[in-house]
Amino acid sequence: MPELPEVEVVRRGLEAHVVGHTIADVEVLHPRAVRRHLPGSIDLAGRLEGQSVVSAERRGKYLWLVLEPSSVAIVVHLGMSGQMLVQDPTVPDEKHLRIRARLESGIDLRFVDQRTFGGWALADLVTVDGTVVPDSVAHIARDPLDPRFDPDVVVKTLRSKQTEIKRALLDQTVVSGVGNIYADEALWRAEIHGNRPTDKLSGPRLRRLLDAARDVMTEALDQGGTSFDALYVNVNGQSGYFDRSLDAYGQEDLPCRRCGSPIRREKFMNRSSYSCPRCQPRPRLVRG
DNA sequence: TATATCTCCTGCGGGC
DNA sequence: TGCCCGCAGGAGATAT
Repeated sequence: MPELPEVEVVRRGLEAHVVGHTIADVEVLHPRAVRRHLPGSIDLAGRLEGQSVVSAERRGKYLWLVLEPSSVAIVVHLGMSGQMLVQDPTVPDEKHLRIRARLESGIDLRFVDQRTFGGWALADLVTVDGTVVPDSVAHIARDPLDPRFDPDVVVKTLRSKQTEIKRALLDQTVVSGVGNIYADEALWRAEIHGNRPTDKLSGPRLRRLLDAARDVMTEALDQGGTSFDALYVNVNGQSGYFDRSLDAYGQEDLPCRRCGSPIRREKFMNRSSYSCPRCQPRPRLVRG
């Protein structure tokens, strides 16, 4: 499940293998993969052909390729199961191949996506808060690995909200790049239960939580990301190793590495949350 | 306006 | 063996 570290691994791969190349031909094999490109697949393919990729950028879980001479970007979201693969054209099509971009150098850039939650769309570039981003990404907050990420601003935003901390962590307009896995890991490190109201947490505790999110994602990036199955791979089809370092997510009934209590699993926002019952006690009163 | 819930999608595993 | 159902979850749409 691609979150920030996994998307950054893919971005680096695209920077190494795709930047500097020109797109010769584009084939959209599943319309849902371009549903966010409202003019449709024919428009997208036509506007990509002949364009050169000049950079690969990322904010949170969104990544984009900047194109010249049109000065637009292909915005890519991997969703739950999206993969950007650099392949030799002789490699047989993947079962869930959704988009193929053939480069003039003779290699394929393939978008493979089993669950079709991800997709490609073209977007104009705009300047927001001193940074150039696609207009479709303008509402996304800076992520903890962004050099211009300001934790004090995020703490202030969190303390002004009337919601639970895990819900706020997953809100990409507050802080981006955090998904279910790294939210649970950051909350475990900061010893905070995900149901705690954001406005009842002190500034230093929230700061500690953001530091934990940054640290866990940095460590995951160093190990090539987290993989539970073949759904997340880098551009060469290889998996990461951080799943072996997870302290909370997916660790149900295993002893907490800090206190030994069995990690519990709870339903939250229609998904699973993992936490230590002793290190991360539930709040006495939960809204709702 | 802010927050909460629903929906999309596919493959796997468990239960019957 | 085969069918059915629940689960996984990011983010936009819809509801409250």
